[in-house]
Amino acid sequence: MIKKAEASLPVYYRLQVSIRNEIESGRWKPGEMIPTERALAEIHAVSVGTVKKALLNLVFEGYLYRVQGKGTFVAGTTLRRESLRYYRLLEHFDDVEADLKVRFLESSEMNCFEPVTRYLNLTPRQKLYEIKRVFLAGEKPVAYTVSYLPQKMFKGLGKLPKSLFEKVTLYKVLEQNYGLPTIYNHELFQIVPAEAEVAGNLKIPEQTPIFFIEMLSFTYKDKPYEYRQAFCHPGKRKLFRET
Amino acid sequence: MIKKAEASLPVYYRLQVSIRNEIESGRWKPGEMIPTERALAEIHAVSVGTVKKALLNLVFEGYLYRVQGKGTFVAGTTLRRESLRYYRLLEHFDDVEADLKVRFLESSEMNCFEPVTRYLNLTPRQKLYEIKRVFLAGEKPVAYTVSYLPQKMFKGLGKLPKSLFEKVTLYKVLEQNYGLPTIYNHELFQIVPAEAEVAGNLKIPEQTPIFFIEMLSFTYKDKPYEYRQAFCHPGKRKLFRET
DNA sequence: GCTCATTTGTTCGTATGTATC
DNA sequence: TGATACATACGAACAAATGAG
Repeated sequence: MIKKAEASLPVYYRLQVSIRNEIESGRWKPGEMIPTERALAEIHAVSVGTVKKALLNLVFEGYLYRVQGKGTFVAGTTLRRESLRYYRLLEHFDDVEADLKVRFLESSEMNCFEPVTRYLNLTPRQKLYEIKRVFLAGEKPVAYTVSYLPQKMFKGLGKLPKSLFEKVTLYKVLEQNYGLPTIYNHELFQIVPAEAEVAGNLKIPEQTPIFFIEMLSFTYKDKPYEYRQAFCHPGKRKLFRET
Repeated sequence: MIKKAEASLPVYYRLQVSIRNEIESGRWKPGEMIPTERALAEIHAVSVGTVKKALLNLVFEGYLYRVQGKGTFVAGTTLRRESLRYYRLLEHFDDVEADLKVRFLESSEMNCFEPVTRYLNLTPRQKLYEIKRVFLAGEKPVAYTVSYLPQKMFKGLGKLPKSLFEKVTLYKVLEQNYGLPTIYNHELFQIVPAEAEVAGNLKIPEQTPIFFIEMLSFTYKDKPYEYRQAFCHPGKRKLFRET
């Protein structure tokens, strides 16, 4: 028996939720094609127009993209740039963007610790991958980042070639190897003095005040999957954001 | 004669652009109702479905909102919170939001200066309003802001009651008194030592490293209308952002 | 380069449901 | 209650892009 509240929801909306759940459950990976409008209409016994409305809403929501003549596909990471790349480096509002290179430093396995355990919803016994990277503008290091990912979700991450991490963004690596797109993230900004490890990697004097940005990235179902600490010293340039 | 490129665009899209232009030209103010679907369909000699598609796209773009049984209305400012309020203050990701009070310090008229002239697309002879405010978390000042607005666009702004600026956000004041919604803004982050004026208003020692955030706000047609300098010292708390 | 089957995009029309005042 | 306005749902026809042969 169907509850009244459910029964009264529009058909297109129930279809939309149903397809969204299938995507979130991993039935299709990012980039894969889902059934055609006509097929979905027949399967669910509704009109093509109703299917189209459900699919277009999922496009708006960022779950799908459609290509005329080809089909409807599962979308990947919705963030337009990667985290620290998303913060463009400018001198003025009308300056041109500086582009960044990534240097992979090291990856290792370690035990969970607070506050990562809490942020990533882990048990204290689970293991973490730790990934350290430096971002360079020209030759100058502008950011040093340390990422923590649950080992359970990303088995074999430590065995991927280091060069991969310098060619594409971390988000792309995770999406293509584990089918997990990044939907949104949270950030906390602070100003802190550079400690020895950070100052060394950024090639600045110790105790220099720098940006300390904690970042928490989420995938489907609001599941957090990465906690990152970024230490940023943009030099003459400034961090740019668009709202 | 209609150009080929124009003629080949979909009907709903041309209608969408046409209505958007009318909104941007100020034909209807935020909150006002626009003609009904049926009326628009007759005026433009298209089907109701086509009108609906154009209107729903404008809803998605943030120009309109619709209420079943009432009508379609021009939307106001699209930013969910005001600038520095948009940066919530938290201690941890799972902390609760601190709420801010605004204290209006002073407003005055002044001549244009660089880089404001350039950022706001003004001529050097135009005048500016300068508005200084302090944001308080509890009793502690956490941000000191100085806004610059072109006098030409906001005639009589200096004569509005000061209390108004402490009750509603600056964006609301501008929207309700001048019909100008805020569509998006740009920000540049820096770390600077607090100078005397800033340190005094934030009640911190001079030379303390603080956030210096330059902000440029835009309304319709990508027209910049406010340049703001925000000096922020969140204390124990951190600046929070959601992407 | 062309044709054809497939798939999405556009546009029309109609009927009915639901919220507002 | 009735008039108005938006929302849902169906169906049909044609346009436009894609890819395979």
